[in-house]
Amino acid sequence: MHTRQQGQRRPRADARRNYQRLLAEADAAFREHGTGAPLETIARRAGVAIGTLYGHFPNRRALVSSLLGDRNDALFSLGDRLLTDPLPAEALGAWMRAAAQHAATYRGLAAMLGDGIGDEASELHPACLRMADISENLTARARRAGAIAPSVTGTDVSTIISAAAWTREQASAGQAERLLDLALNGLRPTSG
Amino acid sequence: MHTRQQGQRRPRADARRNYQRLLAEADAAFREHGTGAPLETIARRAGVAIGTLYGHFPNRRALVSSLLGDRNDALFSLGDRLLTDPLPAEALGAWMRAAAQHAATYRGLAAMLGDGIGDEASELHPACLRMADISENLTARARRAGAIAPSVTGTDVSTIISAAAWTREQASAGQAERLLDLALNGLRPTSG
DNA sequence: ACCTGAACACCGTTCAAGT
DNA sequence: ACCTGAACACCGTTCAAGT
Repeated sequence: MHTRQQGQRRPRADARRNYQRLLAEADAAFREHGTGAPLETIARRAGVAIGTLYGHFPNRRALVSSLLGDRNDALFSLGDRLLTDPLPAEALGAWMRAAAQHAATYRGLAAMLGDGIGDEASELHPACLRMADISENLTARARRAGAIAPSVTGTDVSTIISAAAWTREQASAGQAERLLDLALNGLRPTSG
Repeated sequence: MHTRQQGQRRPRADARRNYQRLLAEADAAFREHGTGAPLETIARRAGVAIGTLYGHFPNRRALVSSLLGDRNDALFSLGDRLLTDPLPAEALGAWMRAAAQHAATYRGLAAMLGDGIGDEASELHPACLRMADISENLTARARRAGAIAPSVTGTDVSTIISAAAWTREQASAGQAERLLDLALNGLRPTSG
């Protein structure tokens, strides 16, 4: 849960309400039209002027990032739990499925997260790093256990996750599953 | 090569020149800024008014489609040749690499081609169908030869091509190669 | 037959003025 | 401290008027 940090005063009641309404409308709009949905519409549906939206969220990425907050926490704690899973190969597979589904929450999100890895100024950057870190750790463990080929890197796993997320947005969840299954199969040792 | 069909008269000299200039500037702009590059800029650089661009190409897809013309022909003829290649597995791999590279000619093209498959009204639809058809045939041949698992479909192969193309645009050619290698490895028989 | 470019629609973003 | 909404910038697309 995202609680307020010390030293920050409680915002005015109307500001808090507007913030929550904006998040709710943004979630609905992004779900329906992708992360490129018009911000003007979101503001209007939330009952505020466009300037109020910009007052709370300096840009589209900040809005997406706030929306992903709790969802990120859940994903990361799943990742941490999987790191102690007794079956490294299965843990890696479960992580890749969960991360791909997460990165496909909204149409357009996979591309935004892909950009966020290389852009330190992006509001999405920290979450991208965290995902990459978990991928790296789970990959290293599976590699040590001999469950995947020695040549497989954490970057390879991150690439597969992003590609599967994009496939999910672009084509279907079924095709994303197929891509994941085939790639997971391809990660295994023996002439990998 | 795209020659004029019978019954169509030769266009006016200035129209032909404008058409060629627009294609050249569009290619440069799409290479640099992706398929979303401003059409106004393309028209200005070609030395014509925006209306002239729309006179030649009713929309962005038509422009992209014309740009891909010769490139498509080369890809399809490669596909036809590979269908008689003595090594079905290698032929499939070569096709997937070539198709993925083609679909990543411009940033944003992978998504446009992905949309083009399901949209009969798209100017890109015929080329998408042709690519899917070649994928299907090469997959069937590799399957008959026992080079890939019996469960692998032409759609799976198309999905991998699209995902690799997007990875190439989004991340790097190297990561796209990795995705292709891993997926190709995953296509092979034995618990596939 | 083809070209021009003003006109309109739409969206992102800022900021002076209000409360 | 926060909100409003006019203002500006930018781009896609159309079409009446020109040659």
